[in-house]
Amino acid sequence: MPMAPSSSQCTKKEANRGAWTVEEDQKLAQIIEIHGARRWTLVAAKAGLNRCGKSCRLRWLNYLRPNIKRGNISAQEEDLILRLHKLLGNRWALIAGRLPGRTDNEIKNYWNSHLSKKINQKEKQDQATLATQVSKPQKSNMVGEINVVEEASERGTSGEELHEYSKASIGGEDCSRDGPLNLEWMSKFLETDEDWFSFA
DNA sequence: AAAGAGTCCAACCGCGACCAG
DNA sequence: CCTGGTCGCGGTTGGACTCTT
Repeated sequence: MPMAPSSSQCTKKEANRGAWTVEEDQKLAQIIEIHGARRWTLVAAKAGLNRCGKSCRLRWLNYLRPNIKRGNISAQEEDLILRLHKLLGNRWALIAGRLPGRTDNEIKNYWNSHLSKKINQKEKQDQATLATQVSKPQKSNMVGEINVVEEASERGTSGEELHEYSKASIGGEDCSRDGPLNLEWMSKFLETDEDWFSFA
């Protein structure tokens, strides 16, 4: 059922779309310096870019924002993404919040182009291994972690609830509200499963 | 050299959540 | 409460680039 578009949804036919120019970037950065990175419709209007607020927000968050790291995702970061995705699913914003300087869009793209393939390979590999070790039960922290996810999933638990649920099972603090660098929570989480994803 | 296939990533779209009036 | 405006998120697309044949 199509929703009636609101004024913020880039419906102006004459609005600029497509790649941003250097000039547009500079204008946007200037306006954000003055007005701050909020009230995006206001920012869009003040910048005089003929872009909708949404587009400005995306450009700022994914490209112009200070301290953004671009490209070269390290092995540690990749490992972290894999673990967090295992725990949180496609909650890219939440995952990005744990990787300083990385954006949800970049992580999502990286996942779709690199990691999803690795996961598929790993699953195939596991199935082949399983076929040769059918009767050997394995006990690992990973199993518990997956149980948390699966159990929550069976209960119809939402992503946020799952996050809370898994947090409780790890015994940590609420990692979603205390900033991106809660290394204590992170290390607790990572300790739960040191060798899972060692293929990565 | 050229054409087709594959990959990557910036940007767009749709929708739910939130909030002020 | 209800409504309209706005924000933020995840999914998807399109085009530029690279690789393969």
